[in-house]
Amino acid sequence: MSSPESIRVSSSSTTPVVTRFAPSPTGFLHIGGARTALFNWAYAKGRGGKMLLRIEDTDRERSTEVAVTAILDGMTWMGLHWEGEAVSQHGRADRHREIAHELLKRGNAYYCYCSPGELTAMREQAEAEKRPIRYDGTWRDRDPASAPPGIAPVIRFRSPQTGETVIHDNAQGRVVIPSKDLDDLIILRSDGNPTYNLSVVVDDHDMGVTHIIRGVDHLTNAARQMQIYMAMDWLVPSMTHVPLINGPDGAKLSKRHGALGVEAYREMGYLPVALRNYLARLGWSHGDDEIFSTEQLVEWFDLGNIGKSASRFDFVKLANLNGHYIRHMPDDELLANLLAFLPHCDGGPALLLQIDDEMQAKILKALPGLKERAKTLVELKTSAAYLFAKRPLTMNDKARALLDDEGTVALAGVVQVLKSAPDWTAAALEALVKQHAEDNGLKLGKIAQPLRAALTGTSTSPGIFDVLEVLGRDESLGRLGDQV
RNA sequence: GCGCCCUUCGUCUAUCGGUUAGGACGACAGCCUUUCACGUUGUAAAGACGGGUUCGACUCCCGUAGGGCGCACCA
Repeated sequence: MSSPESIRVSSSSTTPVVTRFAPSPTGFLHIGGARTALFNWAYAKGRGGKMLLRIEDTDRERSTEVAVTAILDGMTWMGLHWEGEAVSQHGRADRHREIAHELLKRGNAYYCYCSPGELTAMREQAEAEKRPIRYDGTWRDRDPASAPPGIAPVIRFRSPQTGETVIHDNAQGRVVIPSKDLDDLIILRSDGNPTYNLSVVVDDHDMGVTHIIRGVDHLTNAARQMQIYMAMDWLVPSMTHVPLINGPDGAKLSKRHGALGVEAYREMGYLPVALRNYLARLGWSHGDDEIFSTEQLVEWFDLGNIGKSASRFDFVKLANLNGHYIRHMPDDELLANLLAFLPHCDGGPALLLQIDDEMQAKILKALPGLKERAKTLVELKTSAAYLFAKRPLTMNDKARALLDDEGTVALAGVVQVLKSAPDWTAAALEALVKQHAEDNGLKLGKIAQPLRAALTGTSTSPGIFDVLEVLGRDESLGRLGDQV
């Protein structure tokens, strides 16, 4: 509709960056939304700006308070902080109405008296004739005086009919939408409530948003919204439409794959820092960098490096990253994460009850061995089970097999040696047991495995000497005695 | 149906006309080793297809195929 030069585009060089995350509260914070929020947050934070949060709750039928809470909780857990209070879009309806009428006054909008039934008929006919489905402009230039009585009109935006709207998108490049493909959208419903495209423009303008970063599913909306900005003679924010995230099979995310709320990822034992790292690398990159801190993300993140094509969600890679962060996290910090995680997982709350100061110290001591083997907090919790086990331990199948005749004999032999250990530390115990193995011509494995079985009830665990030390002399000897 | 967009190893991606097309996850193999892991070394693995433009195309243009998104008094 106008050449790029005539469009007033917000310039980030002079104004401080203001981004916003604007979810509609019709469900939880899903993974795509989480990434959008992450991008908005990282971009603002990296430019000394701020990210605002706006709840797009103009659809009163589908918006719920539960969803609002879930989204806020999800963002908090992700570590994405927004500036100030979350804005309720619905609460700003008066202002939206005001602008709708201003548009009317400016001649950029008009009353339309078509009933929903007529509109549906219009759509069906267009479909049957294989024509584009669009409002035909019946009331665009018609005298409102000829309006049928008793019909509450809607207000439609008077969209340009010729030319094109050009979106200069940071991710998508130059996108041209012909005006003929955009019909006159409803901006105010017959019940007097504003619709999305109007509300978004008014809110983004009023909130001083300089950069809009959202999913590509809004790309066409961007063109309509630009037309409203221009009709109001407002500055158009910088636009960035990021590609969508698909399921592992390439199809749209469904409940079967990852269309879960971030709280589900929390329950699966993923760390926020790992999720941030993973999500950042989905559709965005910084050379060959794969693992980077959130601080680095903030420093590096830029709109120009965002890709154009949709990406698939890969749980395996997320797990790898999560394992990396678990391994490299300081033990006390990891313990804090584990304790914070327990209330959110299966069997966690019950376990939490068993954790007193003494048990905490024990877990902390076992953590170096445990964290090498866990990709999620769930696995970490599971692998720590031997610490909580009550005597006599229940053996799993593999542990039972290890404690056959041969195993039990080996066990009895080493128990004698252990009983005489002067010093109950992993290093001392290891020297002792290795000497014992050598003396008896046994491979270490022949002794270590039965020990592991008797001590943990399983066939896999951290290094066996660490297990002995963590469990302590009395508990270790007790568990061993139960099996010989 | 109409419009807009996308297409590099299985996956996430680097490359911004000249590279042996790089990295990561995963896979496979070796090493390490008391189990499982970690770690480490190495191997296999990609420009959807067809035309152009160019001295030279993954990179630019056109077409084909496949995929995504949008087309509500939803957001």
